[in-house]
Amino acid sequence: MGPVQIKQLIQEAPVGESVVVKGWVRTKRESKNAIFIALNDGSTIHTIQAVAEPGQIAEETLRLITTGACLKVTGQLVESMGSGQSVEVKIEEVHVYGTADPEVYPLQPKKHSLEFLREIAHLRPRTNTFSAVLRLRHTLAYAVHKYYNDNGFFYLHTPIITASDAEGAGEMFRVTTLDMYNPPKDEAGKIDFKEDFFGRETNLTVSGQLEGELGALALSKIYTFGPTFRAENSNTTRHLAEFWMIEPEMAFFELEDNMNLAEDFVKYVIGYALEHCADDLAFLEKRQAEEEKNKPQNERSMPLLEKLRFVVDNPFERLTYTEAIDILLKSKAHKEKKFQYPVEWGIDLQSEHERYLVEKHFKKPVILTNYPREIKAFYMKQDEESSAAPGPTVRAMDVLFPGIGEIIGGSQREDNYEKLLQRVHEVGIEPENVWWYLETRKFGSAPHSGFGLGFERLVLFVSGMGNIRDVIPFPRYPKSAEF
RNA sequence: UCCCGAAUAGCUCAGUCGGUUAGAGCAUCUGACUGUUAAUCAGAGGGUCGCUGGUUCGAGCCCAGCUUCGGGAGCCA
Repeated sequence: MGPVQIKQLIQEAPVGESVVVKGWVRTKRESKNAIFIALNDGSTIHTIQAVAEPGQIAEETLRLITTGACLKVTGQLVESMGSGQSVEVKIEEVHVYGTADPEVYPLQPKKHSLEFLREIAHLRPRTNTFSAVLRLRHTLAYAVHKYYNDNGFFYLHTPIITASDAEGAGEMFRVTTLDMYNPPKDEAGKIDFKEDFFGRETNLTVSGQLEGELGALALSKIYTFGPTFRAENSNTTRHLAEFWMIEPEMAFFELEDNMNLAEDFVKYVIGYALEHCADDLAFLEKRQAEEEKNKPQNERSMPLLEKLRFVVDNPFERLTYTEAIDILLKSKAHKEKKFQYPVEWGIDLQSEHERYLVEKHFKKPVILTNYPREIKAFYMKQDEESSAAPGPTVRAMDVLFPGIGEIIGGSQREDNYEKLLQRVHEVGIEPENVWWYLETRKFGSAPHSGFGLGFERLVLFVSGMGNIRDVIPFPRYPKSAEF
């Protein structure tokens, strides 16, 4: 199908055959007896070398072959006389599809900063780093679908436009067709959303979970994998305004089953990437080491592949929120007052606390469970009174990763109608807005669980990149929606 | 949104105490050399010092505001 890709050409290496290669020039080197062109088509991190004899390519064509130009090269695949590659294309004919004037083409054969590349997001997929990240991102996405498909889950498409703000997961982007300069008003002088497209206020989704539960309470095991939007003014290396989230939801799963699934799932997709993205991961490992070579020894991260294998090979540490607070209270950091935020039962754990547990104390991924009810969402299943915890708790679980923080947040869901309704009232949600959600607890309710995994945070972790804006092709964040 | 820092050549950065014509490396161009590997060597071109205002005889440098970027925090996935 279509022209042969460079990845395939290098793998199969059909020496002696006539081949056609299409790709973008990474570098061109001229010497007395030969002209070398390194071509890349994005199918692999590797380039294929095309070689011509001097004079063989017309002078006016040769001038157009510069870094970034797009070429079609026809020739014979031969064993290379040089040492850097095993095969190369002996050029018979070159056609220039598109030129790239080196005076103005921003990508030149030199190191560019990630910040600069972010400003030219339309061209950065042509760099080694970004093409590697994008291939890895694809592979992880594919592994997600494969994992769930192979395990009896159904891919459920939950709505992107939603009228519910039930979860309270954050500020939302409004969706409207009203004239912003002259909106219709009701008798009280307020904007009359009855005139709007859907006849009510609508927003972009902050989570597919509530609809996901509806699916799970019919198909038993579903997952969603789609775009999610948060209008929070978050300016960090871990947040985006538009990101992709994976949300499995399972009937007849209790908290323990939920944890088992989360751990098995994450390990599977990372293992899949290790197996299928070896070249790109090796490159990304080198990139990270290069970037961190000026850092002091103790601040450098573990080599990427070692880190990933460690995660795949070792069980995650599981403990309750109450036990975690205990560890924090007994820690040297707490006793020496190194924590900026004080520790006591009932607080929402801060980044510094999570980091301490994951990076200092356990040195591995951690699953925290049974959080205080007051700091978690209304839909989480309430625990029976427990003597171990000083207050009411819910069957929540957060998976914490080194360097990333919370990569997964989930829970067993409250399946008791009365208890759920009570929580709805307590947190100030209008029951009529979520009547459909509540009805699932009225008709054939079942124990069920689920979680959400931020896809970009996963890609961030597996790629070893430092900023979430560099693991999505066209990032959206405050003050930035170009491209 | 809060705290800290930054903005100087296409890119990465230096620029002393406020003082005459603002520098380097890489990239680009020209030449030399070479089965080369982000080749090497020599030379050349390339600047609205983020924007607006202020202080001063004089501002890349000091002050204020704004913009954008980076790091950390919060919100979270």
